[in-house]
Amino acid sequence: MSSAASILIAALSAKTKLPDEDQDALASFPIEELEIRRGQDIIREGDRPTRSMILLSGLTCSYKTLPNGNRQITAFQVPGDVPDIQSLHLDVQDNSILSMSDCRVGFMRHRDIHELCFSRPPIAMGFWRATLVDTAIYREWTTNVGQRPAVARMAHLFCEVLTRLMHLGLTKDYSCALPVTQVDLADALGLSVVHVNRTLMELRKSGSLRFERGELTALNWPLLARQGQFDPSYLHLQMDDHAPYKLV
Amino acid sequence: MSSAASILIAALSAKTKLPDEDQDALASFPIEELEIRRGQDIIREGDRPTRSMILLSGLTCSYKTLPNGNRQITAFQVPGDVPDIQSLHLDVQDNSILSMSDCRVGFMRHRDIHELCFSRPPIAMGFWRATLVDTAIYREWTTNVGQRPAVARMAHLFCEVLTRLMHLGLTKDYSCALPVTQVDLADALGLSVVHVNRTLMELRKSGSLRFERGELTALNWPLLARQGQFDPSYLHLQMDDHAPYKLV
DNA sequence: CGAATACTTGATTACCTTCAATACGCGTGG
DNA sequence: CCACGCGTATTGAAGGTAATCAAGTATTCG
Repeated sequence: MSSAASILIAALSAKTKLPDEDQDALASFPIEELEIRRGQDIIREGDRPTRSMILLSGLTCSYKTLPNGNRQITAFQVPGDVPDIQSLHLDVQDNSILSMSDCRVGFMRHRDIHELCFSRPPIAMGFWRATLVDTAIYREWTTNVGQRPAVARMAHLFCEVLTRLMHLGLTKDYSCALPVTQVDLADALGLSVVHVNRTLMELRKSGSLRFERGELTALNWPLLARQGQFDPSYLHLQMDDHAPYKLV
Repeated sequence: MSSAASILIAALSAKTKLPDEDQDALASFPIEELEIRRGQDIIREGDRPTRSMILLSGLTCSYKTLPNGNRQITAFQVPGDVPDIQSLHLDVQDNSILSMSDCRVGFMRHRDIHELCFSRPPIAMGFWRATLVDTAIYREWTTNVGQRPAVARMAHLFCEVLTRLMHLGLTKDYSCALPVTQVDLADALGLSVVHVNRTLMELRKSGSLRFERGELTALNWPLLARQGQFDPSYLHLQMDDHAPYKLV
């Protein structure tokens, strides 16, 4: 089985293990794999895609651009995420997807996904569930940007990314790759670059984290979580790991 | 057919008309209807619901509460919306639903929805599509709160609500019921009440709207849309109304 | 090694918050 | 009927967080 297929299966099995026959169907599901370099718009606002992508490795973000040129990053994607699954149902793309690092992505034709979902309800439910988790994350982002002051806001974002990557086995000692610039952080947090810089310094000074050259380390996780008022329940991660899934 | 059923059918038919047999299945779908008074928490963060609700009439909002007591309203719901459909897939509720007016709501058992979705893929796809539209709205909210100054932010919110209600035929001459206090607006926009008050006055003075006693009127829609940088495409409304749907 | 990109720092400004006080509307009960 | 309480709206003043403007330093990379 291709690694793309196993990542897809894992992503759709989050809650309950898929029946074997559905896993088999996914194992032979046509996915076109592609390497994408850092800094590429994989999908653009206004597009009318005929395929959806699944992130296989690396980091991407989705963002919206305002008339005045401002940019809001609305989410980060980690391996297993299907950031533009919406295009399966909604004709024109309302946001763009950008690679923050060199990435491996898989493309799945809408026609194929449609067929699969109609013939295999558990798979449709799996996709649907995944989008509902995304929605929960969006709610938290709105809350984060709307209610928390800069320090807490940034700490919260770091906690989220670290937790999601940890769940995938992509961290080591509370440390993970986070190839984003301070400009990116500013656009994700709704702050200016200058203020992001000062906020970062404050967090560093507090001893809760290290962040340099695209590497994030939580030096004091409890402190960082407190600073960000971080409660991971909105991520709806399954801790009972019936099928412990580590990405290759 | 009950009015609840027809609202549900309309909500799931947004993109493509459902096959007759699926409509029939929905027509006889068990929905328990309930009247709910203004200011009630219909669902609470932390709940583990066994049913999902569909709003039949009135206005509700979903919100999250922070440890310090702050509240962020993350969305408003209009008739036809199913704000806690996520509970079908995610065990514990990560947000609360509050009635902003007297409401009529319908409750659908998860078990029934599950069964329906497994036996009738087009219905599952309809539900799924609806959640993807919600997600698109969340993205826009994050952007709104993260990037736009107070005046634009508020104007944008008003445009969204007015547009959604207009699409349901619940407006008259650019005017609609919007039974929210300035405190509610503050919590939705991530602003203080005082500043909401001043921002409102500014909008009023500009002549773009009237807002009093829970009634919103766009006196100058083009101006209001400009003030809010409002582009309705993220709402993914179908304008081609194959089945023009007005709620009773 | 030079240009571009990313980061850092200082000074000034402004948007928005907080605190405080007043006014208004409405339902309840004396 | 009026007093009272409570939620809502309004206004003034002061303060703070974060934006903007500006300049300089590191880093990366071709």
